[in-house]
Amino acid sequence: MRRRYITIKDIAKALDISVATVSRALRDTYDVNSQTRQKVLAMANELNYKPNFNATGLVKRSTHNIGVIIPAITNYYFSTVITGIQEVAKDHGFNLILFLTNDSPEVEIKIVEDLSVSSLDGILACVSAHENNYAHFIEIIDDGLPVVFFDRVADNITASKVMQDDYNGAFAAVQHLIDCGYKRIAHITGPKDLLLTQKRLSGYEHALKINNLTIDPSLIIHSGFSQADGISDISLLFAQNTQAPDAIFAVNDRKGIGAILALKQKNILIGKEIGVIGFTNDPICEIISPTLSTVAEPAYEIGKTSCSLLLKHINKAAFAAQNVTLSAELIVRESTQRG
Amino acid sequence: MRRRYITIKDIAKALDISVATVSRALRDTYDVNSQTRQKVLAMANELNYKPNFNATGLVKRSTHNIGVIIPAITNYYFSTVITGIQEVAKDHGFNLILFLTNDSPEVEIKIVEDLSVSSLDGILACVSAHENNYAHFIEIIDDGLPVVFFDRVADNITASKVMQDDYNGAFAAVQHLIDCGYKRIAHITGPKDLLLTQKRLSGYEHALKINNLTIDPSLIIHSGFSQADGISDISLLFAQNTQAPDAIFAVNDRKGIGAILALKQKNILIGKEIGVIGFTNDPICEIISPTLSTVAEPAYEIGKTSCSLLLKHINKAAFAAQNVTLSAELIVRESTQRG
DNA sequence: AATAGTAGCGAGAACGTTAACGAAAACTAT
DNA sequence: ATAGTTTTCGTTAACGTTCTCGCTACTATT
Repeated sequence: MRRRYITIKDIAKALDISVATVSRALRDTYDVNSQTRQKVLAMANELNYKPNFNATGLVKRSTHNIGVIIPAITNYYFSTVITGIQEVAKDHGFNLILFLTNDSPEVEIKIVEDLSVSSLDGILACVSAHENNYAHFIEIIDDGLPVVFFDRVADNITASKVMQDDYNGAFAAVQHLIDCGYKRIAHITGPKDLLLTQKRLSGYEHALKINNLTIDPSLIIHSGFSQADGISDISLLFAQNTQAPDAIFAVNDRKGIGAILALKQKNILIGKEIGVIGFTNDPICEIISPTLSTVAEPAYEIGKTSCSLLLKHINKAAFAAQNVTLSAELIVRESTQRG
Repeated sequence: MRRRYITIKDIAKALDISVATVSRALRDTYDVNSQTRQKVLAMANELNYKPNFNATGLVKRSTHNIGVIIPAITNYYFSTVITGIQEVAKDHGFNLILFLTNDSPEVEIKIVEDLSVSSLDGILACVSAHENNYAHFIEIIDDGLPVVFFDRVADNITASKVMQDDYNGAFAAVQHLIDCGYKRIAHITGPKDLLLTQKRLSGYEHALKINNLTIDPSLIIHSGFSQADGISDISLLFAQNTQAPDAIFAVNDRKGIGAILALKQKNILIGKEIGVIGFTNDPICEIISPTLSTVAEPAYEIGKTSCSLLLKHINKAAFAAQNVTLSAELIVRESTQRG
């Protein structure tokens, strides 16, 4: 059986004072004589006292836990975001409780509905594609639980959102392809109902328009976010087009990698015959050959700002929802070099 | 301000019965009439009642949280292990609280010492290299908190441990290199005081011995686990050896990748001139060119069994510490092909 | 008919902490 | 010396559960 932990009662008894005084001394606020505070602190240290979060949580109606709901952590972007989140959470004495949806809307809904909301002070969420059915989130938000969305956000929920600059990032990527001389540029992207997808798509379309290139719907493929999706998108693209594309803008690096792998299989020279650019700046971009041009997302920063934003919501109930966009930067590598 | 949550008092009041009965009905145990239980359940559902974990945790002296202490999550192995952990934790109604040590002993010690042990039912840990100074863990174990170590474990702590079969995996890797005709095999590995390092090293040494190859200490390099460490290990290896190695056994794939990158830089033909093999089976093995031979670790399984083991400790105080070794499998790819 | 047993429920304490209130002690100003 | 302030502390009631008793009203047994 677990040993009983030291409580403030033990400290109080040892010092022959009341628990209230101990509590006050420990919290270093309120009116308490500095000498007695010293004694309390010393005794707490001696007994190796650790506060009981269940008890404080009960009375203060707050735990120091924030929930992170995320599709997966086995990829660079998500794990880096979480690292950023963890960094600021730790600095403020908050714990991270991890929930993995496995990119399944059903799992996500179940997680959110089963959530024992009373054990969380707030939530950081990166949603799965749902065809705009986010009732489960709206419910907990209405309950008053602070929620901040990041990366994949739903466009019809009023809550704080943190995203990279998807529109301008996509625009820069496509403009770069055009500058390199590519003309028939395909876009392999994610589910339609995510804001991220929409913004990158509109960045893509705008870049084409401004350069007087036509937007060909048969060059736009919506599917999932995985490397395998990238591979199958390429098959589709070459199957359904009489005139093959000469460049691929992938919604993320994993799909870009998939595209490169598929194109290599077809013995198409990447760079020279077909340009490929991704989005994220996964370290794998520098390992694959040819190295993959991309748009760097500030994943770590996104994690940090999402968490700080959430903490503001937690601390001030009236803190207004806020949209933050972090800039993304074009990184040119071999996969878009003609030479 | 947060809306007040529904409690069992509300259910009791609505049904005009006592809280004790509601509590019993909800827990579906104890003596309670099946009709009143139905009524309670119906009302709980109607009011959307969610139990308050702080309250139950207080009285039962247990939260449903397990802590995961891990160096980082931005790599395939760790994130996959966590995915496995999360899977079984979720199935048993446990939450995961994530702590990242950033591979720093100081950070790890601080995390463990600051741990509000009362808010955790158990801990899953993958330690940093410490030169056998694990007092911080020993203390919480002595306090009665169940701890299960995985992957990187300390050899002088008595607690349950879950590892891949490092010895046989390493042996298989080196035997494979020898079978391919490589003769001067270097080993670039991790910190000396980790059991993992020691076991892989002894697998390496044993394979050499059995094949009548001499163990050359100048071919064994201890450093960190990162890709950058792999790169610098190669420089070291070529700088300090008059007779260069003709094969590299890397303690993990990231160092293997680093080695490949460094060797490519030197224009040394991988496979033909020098064989390279890693350990992990990171998906990146199939993306890099040449593809990297490796020993596949059952990362997901390690996560799952670690967590199940921890749950057994949590549920039965007297459950004896146990060592579990999961087998690892040789995977041959291009980086060890002579042809 | 008397007793024992059992099913079903309620009262109240406990878990460890904080917060509202108030009281004693010490100090200040008159 | 007296009244008024502060400073410092203790009492007590919460927070939402569970758990130990014990009570009532049946049913079964003799």
